[in-house]
Amino acid sequence: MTTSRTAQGARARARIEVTAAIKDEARRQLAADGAAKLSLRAVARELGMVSSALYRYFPSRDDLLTALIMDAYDSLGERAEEAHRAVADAGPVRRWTAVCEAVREWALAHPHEYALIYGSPVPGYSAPETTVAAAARVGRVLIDILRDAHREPGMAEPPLPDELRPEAERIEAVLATDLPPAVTAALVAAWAQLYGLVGFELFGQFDRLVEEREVFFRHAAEGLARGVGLR
Amino acid sequence: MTTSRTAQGARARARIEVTAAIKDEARRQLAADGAAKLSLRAVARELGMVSSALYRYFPSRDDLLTALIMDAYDSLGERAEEAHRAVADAGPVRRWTAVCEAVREWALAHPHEYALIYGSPVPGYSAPETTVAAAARVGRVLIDILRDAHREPGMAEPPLPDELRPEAERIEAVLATDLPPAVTAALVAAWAQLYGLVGFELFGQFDRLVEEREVFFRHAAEGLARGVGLR
DNA sequence: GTCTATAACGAGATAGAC
DNA sequence: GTCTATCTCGTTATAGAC
Repeated sequence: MTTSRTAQGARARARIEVTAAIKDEARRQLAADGAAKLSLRAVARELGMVSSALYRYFPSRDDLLTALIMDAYDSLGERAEEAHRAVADAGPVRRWTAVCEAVREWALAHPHEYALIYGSPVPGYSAPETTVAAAARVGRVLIDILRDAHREPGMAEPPLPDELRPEAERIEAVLATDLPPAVTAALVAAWAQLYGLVGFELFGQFDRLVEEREVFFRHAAEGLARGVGLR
Repeated sequence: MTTSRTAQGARARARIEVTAAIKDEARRQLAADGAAKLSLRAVARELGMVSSALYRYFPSRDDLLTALIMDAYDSLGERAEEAHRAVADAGPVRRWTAVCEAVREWALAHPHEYALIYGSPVPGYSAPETTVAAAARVGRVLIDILRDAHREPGMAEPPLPDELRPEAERIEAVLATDLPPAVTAALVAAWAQLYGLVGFELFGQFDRLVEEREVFFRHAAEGLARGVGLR
């Protein structure tokens, strides 16, 4: 207690630094070979450590993957919140598209991390519950926009057939959006559709087909905004 | 030439059989370990062949991957066409959703093949031009539906801002849809969004969130139909 | 207590000699 | 086509430095 304020601080700092170095190197390898081939040994080798030393920082390869996933969700969420803050005074459609565009831009800037969180699952890896909360961060921003818009007049309510109502109410309860179930259900669908647009561009499905991708995407995002009732 | 009519036939038949066996085993390994770890050696081992023998059928790992991708596109396309034929006399919205549902069902039945063609790219593999045509097969079905609907009155034209018009015209020219550029552009966006919905369900993003997935999906597909102008 | 290094395990891939 | 020697991997046990 008496001696160790700084010593503890130094140790903690070193630990944080090494942890960050491991994740950085792991991200580099992710980009080069994909998540399936991420190897603790290769990371250790590149860092001049021995592989067993890594286990002080990450108890297993899967834990390292989990950390990378959490970081990716966080980084994306932060970018979305930032983009939203920058247009906080604009109308709801503009705020919506700004967040969608931020998601797209983050994905284009971090394609391998995007693939890690929204691409095909990594064989043999199963994400723990803890990633779910991190994943919701972008969603919260979109919910906020809809909630604000819903307080004002002029927002349309998306259609909700009877057969979907119970499910929509359940989803609303899970997300606690404080929005009409029809809007919440439409939001979840729009959310998935947004990632379809981003994924198609990122994974090459638009090659030789869509060239003006930014304007194409913005227009599609506006369509999604209409789909959730924004005007 | 003189002796070999039947012998050639037998040889050709054997070749087809072995090729099919190789692809089947490769698909099994795809499901188990993912495309990144697909190994010609492992396939050969499982078939009781020696790895060098495989090269008589597929000159490289990438060629085997390409064959699997082509098969997957074909299988999906066939399923979509089949589903469309079954409701050929129905209204355009019903035909549209039937094809969308067929895509979803195929994806749920063949998750690893879906991941292969619409998931994250396989590191180190780049698809040859030849896969593009196969990929378009589902798209052609959707285009047919829109073209039929467009011949009748009552189809709405999606909005098309001026800044998107040149791109929409270009896309129309590439796909040769014989549809208004606004419809073609909306179709491409809807297409990407459809795969967002399917991918989210398949890759676990709907876990603990959406439970009645079939009805949820059908409703979203109807929304996509509205987006391209179908009524 | 915290870390790193050595060594080893069982499993699998790989290269080359034969 | 086969065999073997040599790699890789994730992971653990152990010992010793700070």
